[in-house]
Amino acid sequence: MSNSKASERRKRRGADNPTLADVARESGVSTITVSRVLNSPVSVRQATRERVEAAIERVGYVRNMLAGSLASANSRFIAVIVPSLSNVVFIEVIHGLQTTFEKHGYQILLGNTEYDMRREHELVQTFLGWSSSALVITGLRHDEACTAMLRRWQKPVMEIMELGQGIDLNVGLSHYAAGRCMAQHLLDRGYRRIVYAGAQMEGNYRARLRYDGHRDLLQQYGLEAPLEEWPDVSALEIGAKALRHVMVQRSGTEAIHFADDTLATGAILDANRTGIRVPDDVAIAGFTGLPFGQHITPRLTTIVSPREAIGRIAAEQVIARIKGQAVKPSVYDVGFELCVGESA
Amino acid sequence: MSNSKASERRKRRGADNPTLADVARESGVSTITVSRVLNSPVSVRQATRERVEAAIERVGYVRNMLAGSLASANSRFIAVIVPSLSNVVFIEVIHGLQTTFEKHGYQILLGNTEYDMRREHELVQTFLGWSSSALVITGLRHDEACTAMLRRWQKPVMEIMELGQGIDLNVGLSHYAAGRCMAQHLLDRGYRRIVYAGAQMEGNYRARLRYDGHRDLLQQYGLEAPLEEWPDVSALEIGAKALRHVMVQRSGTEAIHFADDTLATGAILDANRTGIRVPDDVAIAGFTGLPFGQHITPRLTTIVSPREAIGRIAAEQVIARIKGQAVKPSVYDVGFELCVGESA
DNA sequence: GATTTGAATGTTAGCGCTAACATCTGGTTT
DNA sequence: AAACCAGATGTTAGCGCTAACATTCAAATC
Repeated sequence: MSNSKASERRKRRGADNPTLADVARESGVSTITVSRVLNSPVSVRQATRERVEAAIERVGYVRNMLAGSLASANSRFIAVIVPSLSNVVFIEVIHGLQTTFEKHGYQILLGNTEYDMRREHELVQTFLGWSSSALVITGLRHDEACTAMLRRWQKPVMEIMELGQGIDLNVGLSHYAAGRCMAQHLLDRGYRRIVYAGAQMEGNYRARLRYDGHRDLLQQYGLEAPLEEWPDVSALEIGAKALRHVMVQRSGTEAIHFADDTLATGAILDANRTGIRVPDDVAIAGFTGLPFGQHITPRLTTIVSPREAIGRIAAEQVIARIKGQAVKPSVYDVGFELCVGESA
Repeated sequence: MSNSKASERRKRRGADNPTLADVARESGVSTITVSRVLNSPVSVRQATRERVEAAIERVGYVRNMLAGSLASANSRFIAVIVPSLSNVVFIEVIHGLQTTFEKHGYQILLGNTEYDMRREHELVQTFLGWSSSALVITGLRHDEACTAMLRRWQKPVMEIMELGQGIDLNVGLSHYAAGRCMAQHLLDRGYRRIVYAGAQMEGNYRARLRYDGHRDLLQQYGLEAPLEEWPDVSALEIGAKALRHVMVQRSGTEAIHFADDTLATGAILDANRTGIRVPDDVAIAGFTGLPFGQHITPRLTTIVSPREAIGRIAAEQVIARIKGQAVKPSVYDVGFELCVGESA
């Protein structure tokens, strides 16, 4: 009596939605049977299943994912951590991840570090707190405590974009090789006075790796490899600004190797406006292979990275790991492709 | 005895992570005090708080968000449902939402309908199942059952992009007015033979609303308003294809009013390649106001919609509602701006 | 010194679900 | 007919946390 009174007093469920128990009562089975209809329908006799499904419909049951995940210690969340949402590259990767994970019934938890490692560590903590089924994170370099935490974690960790042995799984490409490849192309074309120009290079060490590849090759040829950096987020204006800066401050420059296609495209479009001839006055090269570069005149010479494929392959590998198909750490090179336009 | 044996047998917690109880024991307080340190630190004496914080650090406690959310029937998740991730517009809106919600400690659950209403309904169900604190959804038109479900739901629902009284809160702009505005501009410039061209118009009824505005105005002038549709996802190639199609099949066309900037930009870039003069041979107009349009030659005449602001304002309104500051349904018009370039 | 008060902390009972084990069918085997 | 078995369903005990109510305790008031 006093018991029931107490429990009545304590009733505080917000919307008082129907629960599994309501469906169970309605269909004359136990709660676990309803749970089975939801989670592994084949293990329930068809007649029972249909009765339960009808009851679900009738009472307007919406399953409480939090309770289920708590009880099973598994949320079907995939934590995805990227450094930026302003960069189309990550959008495409996310698209690849999302499409693939969704097919398998996983929901993405998206985190944006804004190229800040402390923020990255916080996000990792939070996402582990959601009992995520796996974590996909950009790059191979993280806060030390963060790396340690992920190593201790028992679930799949996928590091993407950059190539190399990391915490667990890896899908990416060698940015060093990509930078070197483009530098080689520029040298093959006969350019010798080449400037590398990038935006936000401190945080974006993949762009720095490309520069390293570029610089090392030029040094092998006995050439200097000047670097021009802008602190801003990469944008068309910055590319335009960089072009003007180089034309004035470094006259005699034969080619500009941009850290990404947005900058390179901004430079070409600005050149078109101001009468600078590309590649005759200055050659321009990019990196990423965004569609835009192939629609402007002259077409942009760039290196195409398979962004959506990185997302798709990463997701597939994570799913295989979750299913226990592959249990060893691995490194997957998606490669890149030199795409020669008329700009360099 | 047999009790403890039974509970031992049943131990099955995956990683066996430290829990609140471990922290409580370690710091000599009760679990609820630890919970308070995490959720409302000010309600705990400083000395106690520091002791607890040290214990958290020491045992490497990571809070279990699922358990907390289940117990409080509130997840600090914001469900966000968009029709596409390939369209930069939604990326920018998401960015605005994400930045603002994150500041207030909310995590976005992102869902992509691919312009499919059944999919939208499924996503809504799932997201309600996560005890989301609010839901942000694109557009004012949904599956009937879905609308009903959201009306019953006790938490804030924000419908964005389109303008009008919907389920609860609304932030957007009048696409009808925008289409009409651009049509007026084209008429003012003296163009009379105007084609409207869009991609994926069946699912994207906001583009259709813009066409409606365009058509209605032209009809007032006694003009026809031919419509060209492509079933593909909007892309630069489709804009190029549309331009060529119109130049051949509808020669004499003076202006093309594109449903979005991507198509319009694709058309301008193709015109540059093939020697079609814009606007002399044909004028071109867009919608959205993507940065790209302002860097090409001729600059694109378009209508700028404040995408990131929509996300920011929507998030602010939802937060105000959650905090109980504003409890009435509302409609917020973010407006748009005609941006005249040289293309039309 | 007794009483009041309010801030700090504790106790209890779930949140709604699922893992693990238990039981019950009805048919098959020996 | 007893023993066996597999498939379907049920019982129980939490998952780790927080809301609601209960208690404690030191300072303030009478």
